[in-house]
Amino acid sequence: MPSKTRFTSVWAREAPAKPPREQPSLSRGQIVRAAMELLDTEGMEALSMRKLGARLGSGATSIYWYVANKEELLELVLDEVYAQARVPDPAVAGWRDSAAAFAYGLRNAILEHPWSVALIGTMPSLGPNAMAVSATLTNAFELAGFTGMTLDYAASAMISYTLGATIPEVSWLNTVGRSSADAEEWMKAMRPQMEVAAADYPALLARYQDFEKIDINSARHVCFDFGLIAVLDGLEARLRQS
Amino acid sequence: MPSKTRFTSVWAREAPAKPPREQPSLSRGQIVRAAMELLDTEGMEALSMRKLGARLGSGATSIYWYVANKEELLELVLDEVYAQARVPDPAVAGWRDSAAAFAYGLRNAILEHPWSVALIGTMPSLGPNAMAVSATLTNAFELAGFTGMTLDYAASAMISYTLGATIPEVSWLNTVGRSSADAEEWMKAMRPQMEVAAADYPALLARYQDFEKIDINSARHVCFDFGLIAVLDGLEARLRQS
DNA sequence: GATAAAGCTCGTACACCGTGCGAGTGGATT
DNA sequence: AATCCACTCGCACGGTGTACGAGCTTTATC
Repeated sequence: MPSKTRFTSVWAREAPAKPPREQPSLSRGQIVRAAMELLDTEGMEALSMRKLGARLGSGATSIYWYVANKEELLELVLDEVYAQARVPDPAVAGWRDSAAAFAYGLRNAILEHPWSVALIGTMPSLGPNAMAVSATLTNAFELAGFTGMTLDYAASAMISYTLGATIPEVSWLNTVGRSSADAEEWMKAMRPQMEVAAADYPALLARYQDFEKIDINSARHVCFDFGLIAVLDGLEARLRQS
Repeated sequence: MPSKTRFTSVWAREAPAKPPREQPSLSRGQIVRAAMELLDTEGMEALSMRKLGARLGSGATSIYWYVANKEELLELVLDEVYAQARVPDPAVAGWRDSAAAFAYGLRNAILEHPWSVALIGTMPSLGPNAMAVSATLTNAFELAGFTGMTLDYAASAMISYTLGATIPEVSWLNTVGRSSADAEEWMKAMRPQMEVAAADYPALLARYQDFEKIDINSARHVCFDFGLIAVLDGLEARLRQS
């Protein structure tokens, strides 16, 4: 499936939707689905073309008929993550609720597919699902009363906060482990480093001790919520002043 | 340099600062510096242990005396990016200005080392420089009047927004190219896909046409600013109500 | 000064990776 | 019957990270 430009993204290369003629034994959708399963169960570094081929019961290089690159495959897979982050109709939910629902939806989609954070930093999110999500969000802000460029900036701010809050969180979870016991153990392992850092920033140590008392997993949630409310408040203020 | 836990981060493994004795021909600092140079000039996929060894004038595997893994090397390198994002003293600048300066500083550091976004999604930022940045920022918010957990949440919100705004921007720049001419060409290449997407979201098309009229590079800056102000406003509101 | 130990370098080798290429297959079209 | 086309895939190439162990050089111990 050819047609080349100097740009390296699938989305810049293909006029989508062409009519399939027969039933070949592979398909793009099937490949992408299998890749996601592999990623979900074994993580990013377990995804190789050979393993993917094996899981599909075909030769590794057969995949290249449907996909130009491994990178292109990953673009498709990433867009599928955005497909899981659908936003409720802002017309029925009200802009603030539906913006918040968007944030939770995107966050959950990413948390369910932790490997996706490695992709977000590697390739742009320009697939149809990513665009649909961002378009729905922008709709919500249009309903709120934002206009012109401000409309895009506001939507962009929401996306930014959501990604920025979720990405480091997932990176952390990926190396610490997902249970509370893991987190506790981790805090213990980090203690000496923390004490060294606290030599320069004394207040840090006190806060660190606070952290040891609370449940980190619920704090993560509260923290996300706090920032989300701040962003929404900030945007709402902007709205009233115009 | 041994000592192992089940955690895979450098920062959880080492009690830092041990006295070096002689002058061996390599050093951690030297290795990290060379790696950054290579990354800056040739990008992420050009960094291999062999190439790095060659640039250092030594064998590829010599590096493994100073660093357990390639991943560990990358952790060190990422922390060096945070070293370039120092925050002004909040006591002299006032909390709002110094939070804003933090945001610009971090953003610029990342933009100057575009490969860093691939790392942020891959490993946690727990190195001493990252911690210093976050500690200074937290100081700023303490000065602003935030207390207890809210203090951390507020700082975290700022970091989240900044990362979340910068990461996709860099991903985009990495594939589109950095000049305005590239961006224009890109917009043209994306047009057909855009029109397909606009079938579902009619408002999208109109906005796309707006985009073609403005200078994208300056819009990026304005967009970041807009969100930044919203976040700061949102946090300030939170402050007043308590 | 001799001997042992520790610190450090690096060539070799292994398993694995993405993927270009070209031969092979089976059904549809002419 | 011949041609074509959509599709599959084995092989091979040039790379990758890094385990291992043999070597060298400096320090510590007697």
